[in-house]
Amino acid sequence: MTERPPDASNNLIARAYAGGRASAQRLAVAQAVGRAAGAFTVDDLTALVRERDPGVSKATIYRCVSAMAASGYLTRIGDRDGAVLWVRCDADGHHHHLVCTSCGATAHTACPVDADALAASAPEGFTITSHDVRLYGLCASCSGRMQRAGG
Amino acid sequence: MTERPPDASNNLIARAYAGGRASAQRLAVAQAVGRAAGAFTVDDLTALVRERDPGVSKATIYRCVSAMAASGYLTRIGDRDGAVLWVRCDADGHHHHLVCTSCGATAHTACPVDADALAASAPEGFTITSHDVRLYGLCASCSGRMQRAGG
DNA sequence: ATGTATGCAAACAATTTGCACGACC
DNA sequence: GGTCGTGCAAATTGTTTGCATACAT
Repeated sequence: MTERPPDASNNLIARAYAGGRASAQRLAVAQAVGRAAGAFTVDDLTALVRERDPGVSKATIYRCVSAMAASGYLTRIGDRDGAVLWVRCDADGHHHHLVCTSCGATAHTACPVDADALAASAPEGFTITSHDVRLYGLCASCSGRMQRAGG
Repeated sequence: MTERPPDASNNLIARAYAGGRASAQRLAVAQAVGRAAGAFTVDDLTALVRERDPGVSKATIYRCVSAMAASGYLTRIGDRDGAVLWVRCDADGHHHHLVCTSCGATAHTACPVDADALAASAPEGFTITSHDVRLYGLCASCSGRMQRAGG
């Protein structure tokens, strides 16, 4: 599984940008997303891109992220210090994200919202159309590290 | 020329700013918060303050909001167009907020998160320390208005 | 008297955009 | 060749901050 088909790059771009045009920069950004450990800001992503392609401008990365979000390839899962947090999310269906507050790793969870409880406590007449659940905590490895450190 | 606000005003300031110094501006901002219908941005609040006190600077309003948030008088409940959304929240205990996407009105709900479901679907080893639930929908009056309009 | 709050404007940071140029199809 | 993507820099926007002054205590 280490060998990629010759058109792998084009496939990646097609998936990430929903049929946009292929360019070296778009490929670099899409690959950087693949190398991201979990949630990332545009700044984080810029650093990842420039590890291999130092010439890509930040404006381009912003434009790539917008395109990827529009195509559903990226999902906005929160904020960190005023910057938007993104994550590559290919899971289907309604779910939410866990974010490790220590290392930024992310994971999916099923939606833990109890619809009955929600309906019961919502005020009379209020129609709930959507919800946004963000779960924070420590991933297994950070959790272990904290415990060993005496947290 | 020491003009001292009446006791009710001092009480309001004491509650809102956790013992800070009383000033006309702080009073104006705290009163504007009281007049806010639900969630508001600093811009919204500035408009409310200036309805009655046109001279209050935005920097002061930012500083007042920070102080009120630090004292627990205001709670950050989300964002709107890149600006932070605040709400006056005097409810005790763990709860969440509904926001009407049409008029900005807010309401409390009990926490609808099913802890068992959450524990069951969280990945092995991930320790969830906190969560943030934002509920969006239409309040009773906006809901009625939409229905009447045929939407 | 002393320290705190205010106003102003400049600083800041994240993000967007206008424009000329170059690349992709 | 026409269109779309890119780079650069400037513009936007929400928010913070330095500083001198006014004010509360």
